[in-house]
Amino acid sequence: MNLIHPEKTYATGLSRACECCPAEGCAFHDLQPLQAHQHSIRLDRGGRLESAGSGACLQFWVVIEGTAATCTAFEDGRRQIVGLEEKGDVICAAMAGQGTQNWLEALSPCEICEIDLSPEGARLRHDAAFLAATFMVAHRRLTQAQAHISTLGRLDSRERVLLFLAQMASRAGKGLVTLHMSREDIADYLGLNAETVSRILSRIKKTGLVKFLSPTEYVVPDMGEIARRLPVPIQEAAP
Amino acid sequence: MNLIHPEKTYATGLSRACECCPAEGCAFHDLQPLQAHQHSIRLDRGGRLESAGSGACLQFWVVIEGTAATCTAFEDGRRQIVGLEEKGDVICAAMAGQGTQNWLEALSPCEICEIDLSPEGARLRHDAAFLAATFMVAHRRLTQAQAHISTLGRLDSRERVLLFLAQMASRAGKGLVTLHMSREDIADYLGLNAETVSRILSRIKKTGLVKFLSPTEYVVPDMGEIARRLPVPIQEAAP
DNA sequence: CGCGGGGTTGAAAATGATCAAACGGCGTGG
DNA sequence: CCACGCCGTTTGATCATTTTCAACCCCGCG
Repeated sequence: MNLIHPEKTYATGLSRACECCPAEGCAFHDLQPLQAHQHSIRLDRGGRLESAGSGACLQFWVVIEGTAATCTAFEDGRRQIVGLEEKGDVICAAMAGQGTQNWLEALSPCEICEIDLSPEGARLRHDAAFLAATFMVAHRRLTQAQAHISTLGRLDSRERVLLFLAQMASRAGKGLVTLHMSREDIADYLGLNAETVSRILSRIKKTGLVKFLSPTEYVVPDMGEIARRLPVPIQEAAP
Repeated sequence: MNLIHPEKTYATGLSRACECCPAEGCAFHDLQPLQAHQHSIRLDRGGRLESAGSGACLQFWVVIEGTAATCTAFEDGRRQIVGLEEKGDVICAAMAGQGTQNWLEALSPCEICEIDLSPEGARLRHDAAFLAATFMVAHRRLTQAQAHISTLGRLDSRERVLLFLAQMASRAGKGLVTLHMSREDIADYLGLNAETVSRILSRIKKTGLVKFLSPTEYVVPDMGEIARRLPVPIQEAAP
């Protein structure tokens, strides 16, 4: 597991103003003129964003490029990745908060669009379109979080890794999937440890369900074959 | 684990109209005249509500009395309790859906207030107060779900059970806590099995951290002592 | 009184974590 | 250009935890 050490220094973002987030999936894309409140942030692997969050949930991060993760850590350093974030995903910056540490972390070099709408707060509280959009963001994340709870609670390690590979493949869209994250990241996402993940990947490799071209690239010859070995649908991305 | 058998019959709710949900915590309490769309449902232990959910999230259940659970099940019958619901909790009926089975289940005899706002859908889509209220419901659940993910992913069985006992105590408010659920329900909530839960409860009993008066009643002499043994805050119910 | 549904406990088996060693790619510096 | 060292990965051996299977207890109820 990736133990978090408070004394370790984390890369800080380098900012520049951006016109408008080019991500297709962005929930705010069609919304009001938000440009004034946006700016782009670049993060190297390991770089973090923490929310100054007031709790009102008026600050957002949109992943433009790269793979990031919403993380939590316990006092003793255990890390859990709560959600994986890729191009187009919107993160409400005022997350779980409250004691447990919480942040967005780049698993690969990332470009993030930060939108801070606090100044517009008073107006937006009465803006139905904005509220509907943020509701959909939260609702979608909730759906995913609940599925993840089932995964962590009731699937064994083989099933978790298989589901993970299938979901990443289905999300990638194309045949060749590239994982922009380490074994440890996968482990922290699946509630396992890095060695276990590696071991199970080897086992899966042998079955031929997944063909690895390199440690981070693979192809799924037959998605149905994987689906048949899982007790859950490989549900993904119904916006 | 509680295996779900499709052929088993489940208690169906008995309905009667109700004036207005008396739950204090109800997010819709101060809202518009919803009475027309409410009705009360009684469920015996094991009784279920399934959503006809369109996905628009206009149907809600509010727990008036008793302990219920939002559940999912896999094809092979494994059950996971995604959230525990008690007096005042609001469940958006159009939940995870999508393949995996999903329902609200009474763990003890329950009274549930069902609110179906589909007929008002067109109006409510532009009602800022309503949207803000539903957003808060979803946001709050999301926060809890993320904490639960960390619990399932990174706490061992002793920690999970201890956290569970502490949270139930903190939620109960008073000194004597009564669990309105079986060991198996606890197990399905914590991603363990019933025997493990029982074993660990026995171990905790011996430490004196928790005093059991009966299998379902206990007292926490010193909450701080439990908190000190957990790597996470016993966060609870900050509306 | 017997039955059945929790609950508890024990022994054995399976699963996953931990510790340790070795490998491979890659960037840096000699 | 090569050697070195670092980091992430893989694999093995061992250990700890959790599950499984089974027996038994307690209690309420027909």
